[in-house]
Amino acid sequence: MIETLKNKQDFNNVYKNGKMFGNRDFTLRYIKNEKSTNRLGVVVSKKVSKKAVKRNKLRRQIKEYLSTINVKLAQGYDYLITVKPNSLGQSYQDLVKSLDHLFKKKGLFIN
RNA sequence: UAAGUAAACCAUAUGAUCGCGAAUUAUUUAAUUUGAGGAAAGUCCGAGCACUAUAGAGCAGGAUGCCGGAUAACAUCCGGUGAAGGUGACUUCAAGGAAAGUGCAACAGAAAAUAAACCGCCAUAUUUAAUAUGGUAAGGCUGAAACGGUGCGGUAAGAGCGCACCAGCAUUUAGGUAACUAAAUGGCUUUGUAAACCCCAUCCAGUGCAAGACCAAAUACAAUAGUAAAAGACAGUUGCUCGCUGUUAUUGGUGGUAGGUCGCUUGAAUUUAUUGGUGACAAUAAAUCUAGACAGAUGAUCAUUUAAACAGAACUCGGCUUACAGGUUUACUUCUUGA
RNA sequence: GGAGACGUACUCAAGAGGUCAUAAGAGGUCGCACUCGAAAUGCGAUAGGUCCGUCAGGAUACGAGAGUUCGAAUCUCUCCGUCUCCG
Repeated sequence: MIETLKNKQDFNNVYKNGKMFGNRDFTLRYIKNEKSTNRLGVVVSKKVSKKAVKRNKLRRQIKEYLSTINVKLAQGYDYLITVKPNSLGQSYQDLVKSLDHLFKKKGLFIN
């Protein structure tokens, strides 16, 4: 069960004050919150694709990934993942690799 | 067999493991059930539903447009009529009015809508190859379009001037609910454009669930009642005019933003059968409940020979339009090709 | 989800049925002057998309495709794209 970002204020908070890091496929923003658990958000803009089906599929795949990985992540953060057009048409395995790369690079996994 | 025409339908399957939305049950994390489309899309029409003082008067404005029917309604559908296309099955059509009026018709051409007369043709006169006057519109280039067409008669030359056939117009009769069709008679002929203004007939208040209703702390805000001030400027109300309403200060109580609940899915519903109708569709009976989120649920992995098109609900229906891999069924046509 | 607006040279744009848009105009581009050099400024000039070509010209082009009309950038319809507003 993932807790998601709900309000416009939460999103704006991450956008303005959060740390930002990206690769070719995604941009990751994150910031500490006052809670013990993580909150997650996914943004897929219309610039990625005009088709709602394709955007929905990307969002679902990322959510699937996050729900499996959430246990290993450092707790007490708001995460926001923005999708870039490059990630369109890639397989699920490629997306997983790319996302793993992001989180590893910033040392957000608990060892 | 081949080529084609029309109509209807299916269209990300099945199983296993993990995960998500909703409902129900037990009860606080378990079980069971259920969970995107034919276009959910575009938002192009028509409605339901909700709110707004749709008060009212006038002028604008918009939509539809052969006829009859269906429907809650429609720019939709069905059956006819007419025109165009195709050998044919069949397909396509914003298809009222141009003798109510106005506008426009570039260039070319003698002339572009009141008809007119450049080159011609003919007659007469003067005088020797031209001019003047009159008649005429058969022939001529142009153009998208030239004031009926073809033939014969006729004539100085010609002309619906006369006749025959054809086209168009009007009237009458017959058939049809009607659009219209057929026949007869008549005078002798009226260009095109209304997806130009317009005329005629019928219809139309606006805003869209981010509508709106209820609960409700603080601050902001709104509007209401009383009191005081102000009297012609501003704002609102339907695009405009008239008309109508409000404005500033202070006091009282009220509403109300963030948030929550509802609106939200039982409906012009779906399926089956019967009856009526050429048909769209209607009536009757029985059975069924079939997504309801709010940063917004359908995904991942493996197997099945391969898993693939266009594409994802957000108040709900009826249509239209556009996108679409592959496949199934039914009815029908044939100039031509082969058997 | 709902409501609108706009698509014309490289850019911003006029044109709103009629002699191919000589594609009006402006920016831009090029040259000269000024300057140590540049910018700004002043003066002057060119070409205007794509394809074919016998180098005379022809065809096609106003987001795309149909229709009305003798004739559409302009009128009508259907798509495509871009932008704005509504909590």
